[in-house]
This record gives sequence, structure tokens and C-alpha cells, in this order.
Amino acid sequence: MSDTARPLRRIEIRQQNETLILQAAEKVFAEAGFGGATMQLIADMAGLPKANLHYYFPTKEALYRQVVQNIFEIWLQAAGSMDRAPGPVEGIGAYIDAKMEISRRHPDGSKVWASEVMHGAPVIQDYLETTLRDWTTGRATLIQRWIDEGKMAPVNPEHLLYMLWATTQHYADFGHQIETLNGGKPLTEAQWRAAKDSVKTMILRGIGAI
Amino acid sequence: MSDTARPLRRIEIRQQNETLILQAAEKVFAEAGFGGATMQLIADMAGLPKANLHYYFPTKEALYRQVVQNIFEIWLQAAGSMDRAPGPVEGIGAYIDAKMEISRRHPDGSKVWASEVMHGAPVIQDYLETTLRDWTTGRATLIQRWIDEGKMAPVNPEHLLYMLWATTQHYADFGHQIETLNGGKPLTEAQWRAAKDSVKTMILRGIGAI
DNA sequence: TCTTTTCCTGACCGTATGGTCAAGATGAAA
DNA sequence: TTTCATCTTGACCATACGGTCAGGAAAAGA
Repeated sequence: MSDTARPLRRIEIRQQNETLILQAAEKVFAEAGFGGATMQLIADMAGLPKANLHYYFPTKEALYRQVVQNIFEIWLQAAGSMDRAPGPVEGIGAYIDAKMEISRRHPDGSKVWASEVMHGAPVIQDYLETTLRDWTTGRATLIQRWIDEGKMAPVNPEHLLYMLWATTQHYADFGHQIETLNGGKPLTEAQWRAAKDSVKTMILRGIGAI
Repeated sequence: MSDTARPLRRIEIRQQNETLILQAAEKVFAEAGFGGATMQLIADMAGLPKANLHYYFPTKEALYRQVVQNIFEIWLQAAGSMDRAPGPVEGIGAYIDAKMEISRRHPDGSKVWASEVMHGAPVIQDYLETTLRDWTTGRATLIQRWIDEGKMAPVNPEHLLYMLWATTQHYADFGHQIETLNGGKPLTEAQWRAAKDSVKTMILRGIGAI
């Protein structure tokens, strides 16, 4: 990646190894869950001795926490796509696009996040209560404004948000099921376009925006 | 439960203990995942010695498999609500009702199912490839017929089904997140009605059925 | 009552796991 | 080169886990 500099040998090594470990951890946590994941498995996947993981991340919990926080960052990034939009067609449309893209590009991260929440969010409970809640109420207000302005039907903003999260994340979290129903093959480029389009059309029509 | 008979002492005990174990197992598997669940924890929750679990279920895998199969049965039961309907408003409406009710009454089961699929369906892959696939293609045909009859907009049937699954199950799988955003309190009766209503309205309008 | 089958359970076992550590290797600084 | 800090890793440890088993309790059958 950032291999241009020579004076940063030490820092380079650190960052490279941390990235390596985090990528492997994300995959293993997604595939096996927190309880089913082992440090040995992550180490093997990262191509490092197990003791080295504990040098960079003191405990399995710490490593897991870092993985979850990274996912939350990606999620936050997409969350911004709903603002700066004149109405639901652009705003919610862009948000669906962004979230579908995350489901496609970061399916493992989505699964780890889903798993974390399903198990009662032991690690990111505070995020749910602060960042996520603030974002949600803010976006609910925005949706309500669109409703008041007659740009969409009077739907319950919270349940609309849940539907957006559920539908878009489903393509990551239940990707295996979708793949199985698709004849065992991953969705093609065209099928992903169709999925995005279906979701956008159904939801935007469902809220009376088109 | 079925305590009326006296001549069935042996069978009674067996069924009672198996039910007890399965209920405890469902809860623990839902809360901790397969890897995080321990036989000791399940035993404690069932109020039985650990060795007794192994008397009824030889291995942790066998117990888990039974839990997953039970969930699949419930799922199949709801699956029938879509048939015998003259059109999408009744059929899909009833299906949403049934699935929302499952999310409410069997959140643990839903979580176990979600977890199983997310981890690649190691146990119920054959169900996905047979029962689920057959059901899906059958329902897709039904939806296509409704489209051809002009009873709803021409949407992609598969993606509609995914949306139905995703949205309804979200209330179980991400129940903790919803509860947190709801001020830390579980949804009330009225809120559940609002949720059902929101989902039904948005989806039925989204497919042009209302 | 006596025998047989089923049920129950404390004690035990091998293994795998998260985590530690000490000693060496490697790169940076003087 | 010498010194120092960081990085690397095989070997090791305590614990917890899934699973076993023998021997006793309880119910069913004769």
C-alpha cells in the first residue's frame, strides 16, 4: 500500500501487521462467530504466529472490539449519504445504494456487526446508545420534514429506517442463503444491479416518493 | 402440559426433559452462538446435570441440529399463510403478519436461524437446497402470476421475498438494537401493531398492490 | 416380588484454547 | 560500532470444554 517512504520502517511494519491481523480476524469472526473463532485460526489466516497477535492485541476481546469499531466506521461513512439531499428520492436512494455497496464489499464486516447486535451488543452497546441513537433521531426528523413537505407518504420514520437497514444488510448477512437459492453461485454484476434497483424501487414506491 | 394420562410415565419424563433442554438450548445458542454456548450453561438453565443432556442428546451438534430443525418447522408453518389467497394484499399481508408474529414470539429461534445461515448453514444446507428452494420458486411463480393478472406491479419476485424475510426477521434478530433505540424498553403491544402496520403498508404499496 | 429396562449423575479424561514469557532477532539511535 | 527499543516466536501453563462411564435409582413388566 503506502510503500513509497523509506524512513518509516518501524511504523510500516506495525501498521501492516495490524491490518493483516484485523482482516483475518474479520473473516474468522464472521465465519465462526466470536465464540467459535480461535486466535490460532486468525493467526494462521494472517500468516503469523499466534504469540504475535497477542503482541499487537492483548486479548481476543480487544481484537474483536477493534474489528467491530472498524465496521462501525464504514457504517458511519455510508450514513452521511442521506444528508445533503433535497428529498427522499435522492436521499434514501443514495443511502440504499451506499448500504448495498457495503453489503457487497464488506459482507464479513456486516456479519460481525449483525452477530454482535444479535448477541446483545456486549461490546458496542454504548455506540448504540449514543452515535446510533443520535443519527437515528436526526434522520427520523429529516424524514418527517420530507413528509410534512409532501414529498412522501406519512410513514413511521423509525420503521422505515429499520426496513432500510434490514433489506440492505440482508444481502450480506444472508448472502449464503441468497447464493444457495441462486443455484449456488454468487450474484453477478447484473444481478447486483437488479437487486439494488428492486430494493430502491419497492421502497421508494412504498413510501410514496415515486 | 399433557399431564392427563397416568400410564405414560416413562414417555412423559422423556418428552418433558427433552423439551426443557431444547428450550434452554435455544436460548443459550441465541445468546452466545454455537461456539459460545456451553453444555454446562444449557444444563444450568435447564436445571439438569450436564451428563443428563448427553443422555438425551449425544453431542452438542445433535442438540443444536434439533433446535435448528424445530425453528425450521415453525418457519414452514408460517410459509403456508401465503397460499390460498386471492391476491397479494391478502397473501403477502398474511405472510407478513405471520412472520412478524414469529419474530415476536420466537426471537431466540430466529436468531439461531440467522446465526446458522450467516455462518454458512453448516447444519441445514440441505434444507436450503431442497425445501427452501422449492418453496421459494413456488412462491415466486405465485407472485409472477399475480403480476401477470395485473394485481401488483412487475417487481422481481425473488427480491420481494428477500425483502419480506429481511424486514420481518429484523424485528427479532436486531431486537436488541430496536429496543435500545426505543429507550431501552421492549416494544409495547401498540408499537408492535404499528410495526406490523408500517411494514405491511410500505411493502404492499411498494409492490403496487394498494 | 423379582427381573429388566430406562433414567440419572458425580467423577473423571483428553484436548484445545486464551494467554504468558523469556530469549533471540531486527531495526533505530548515539 | 555500540546501545537501546521494538518486534518475533517456540515453548509453556492453567483452565474450561465436550464427552465418557460406572454404578445407583426408579419405573415397567412378569
